[in-house]
Amino acid sequence: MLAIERRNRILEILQRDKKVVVSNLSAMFNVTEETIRRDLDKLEKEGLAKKTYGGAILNESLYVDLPYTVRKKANVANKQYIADIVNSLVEEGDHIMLDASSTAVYIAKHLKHKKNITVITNSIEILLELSDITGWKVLSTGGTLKEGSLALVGYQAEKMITSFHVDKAIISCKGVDIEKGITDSNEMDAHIKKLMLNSANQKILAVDNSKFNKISFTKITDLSDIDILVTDKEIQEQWKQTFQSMNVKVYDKNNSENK
Amino acid sequence: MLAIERRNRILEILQRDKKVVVSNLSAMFNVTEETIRRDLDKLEKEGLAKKTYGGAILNESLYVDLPYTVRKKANVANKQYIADIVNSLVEEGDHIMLDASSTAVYIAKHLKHKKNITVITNSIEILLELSDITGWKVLSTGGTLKEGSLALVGYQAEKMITSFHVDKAIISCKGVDIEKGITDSNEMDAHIKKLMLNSANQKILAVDNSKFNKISFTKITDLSDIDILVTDKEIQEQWKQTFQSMNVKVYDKNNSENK
DNA sequence: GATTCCTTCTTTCAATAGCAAGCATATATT
DNA sequence: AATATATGCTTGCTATTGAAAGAAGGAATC
Repeated sequence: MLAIERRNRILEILQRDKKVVVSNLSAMFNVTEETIRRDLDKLEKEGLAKKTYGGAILNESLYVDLPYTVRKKANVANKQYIADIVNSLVEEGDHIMLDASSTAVYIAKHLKHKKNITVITNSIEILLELSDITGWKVLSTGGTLKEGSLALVGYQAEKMITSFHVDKAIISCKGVDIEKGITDSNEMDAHIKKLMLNSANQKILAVDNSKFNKISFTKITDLSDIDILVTDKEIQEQWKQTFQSMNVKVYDKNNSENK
Repeated sequence: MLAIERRNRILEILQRDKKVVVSNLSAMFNVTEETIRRDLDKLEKEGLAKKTYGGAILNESLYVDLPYTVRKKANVANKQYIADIVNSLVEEGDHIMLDASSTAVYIAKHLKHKKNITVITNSIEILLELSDITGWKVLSTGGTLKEGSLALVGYQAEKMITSFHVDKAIISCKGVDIEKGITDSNEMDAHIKKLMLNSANQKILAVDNSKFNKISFTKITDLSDIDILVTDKEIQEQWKQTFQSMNVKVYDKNNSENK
């Protein structure tokens, strides 16, 4: 049995019973308790379980209440990978902006063990994720709730973003194209992202590989406008050269110093 | 059974019965009384229980904010009742403000079948609740996420609130007292609520009966400042007269036209 | 209000179970 | 073959529990 399979099975049991016991799982899967504990460590890092003496209980954060469309996640593994790299780029004490993308939610999750971070975001989901943290400063942009989403947009949000300046802005997008640059499906979101980039010293684009060579509806900014690109697979030679010529530092599968 | 499960169960019983007895719990969970006492110690350290000779009582302190998960479960039926009355007071097309209280969450839930409402709130939970609605305008105040809560507070939130004027502000509180007026456990929350009242034509206070004759830490405003009081039980004669003299309209168990 | 008796509480100790970390080995992945 | 990942084992440490003994609280009686 593969490790991943086992962890998935453990998660199923955890969701069914709301708790698991290390000794039981150890007997069930014929592995040592250490292995089980490491599994639970992983589940805890992903925010799904809460370890306790003797086992773990289901972490029913506030996610149970989230609409189905929000809970449904694509490319989780890739986003975790990206989040991990971004995590290594953020330093304790940093002031950062995070957009309302699902990638940014994973980034927020991964950053939680760091101390003393200031976050500005227009994502309700990220606020939720960070609602149990202590010692951080978490700011919401405010604004209008975009229908069918958990993103805040509009005048109030824009005003708030432009009135701050941070170390790093970390955003995601729908499409990355050499000619058309960085694009998104929605004008309001795109505008917010553009303003976040403008308000940061370091502009970080975090996108999974599926977004390359795609063009979406509205332009956020040019490729040359960003400072750092983080992605999950090794990018093609053509892209490497493009980014090099634009002075964009790339962290991809073969070129991320955190592993 | 894991220790944490036992403590969670004890907390649930405590919530339901408002008190627990060491000897009962000891028999119920098949552990020694010492273990139960240690559990109660922990709950007391977390500020959830108050140990007494022979057991413990629920800590419903007016000065401490209970963890969100706990607060959410308290007095649900009463809050539903209140939400239903408030629902009858709000008209389609209204612009309203809702504070970050658990009562307001129920009110938002009940309002959802109405059309064309504009809501301004500093509650993340209400934003979540309203994220799947169409045809409304939902505005977030923005601001700083208050630690351990789902409320936005601070300068940004205050500025946003004062820059709007609405038909109705609907707020809740921790204490209602004839002399000391309307009070809350937290200065930042209280300030937000005060500003919401100032920005509304009609000021509605929605509180369950347990809040009467209680004084909490910091004052929101005077009783005479509100226009409408909504509660779940019939209020005492003394209170009736008080409100009448202050020109506050009361909707309580016997005097709510929606039933 | 003091005395007595019984219950409950606190403190301390010991036993057990569980845990983290480091290292060595095995098993995938590339 | 090289590298990364997963697993098991050992060691020393920590959390949880129960038992015991003395302190303190509460109630009944004088």
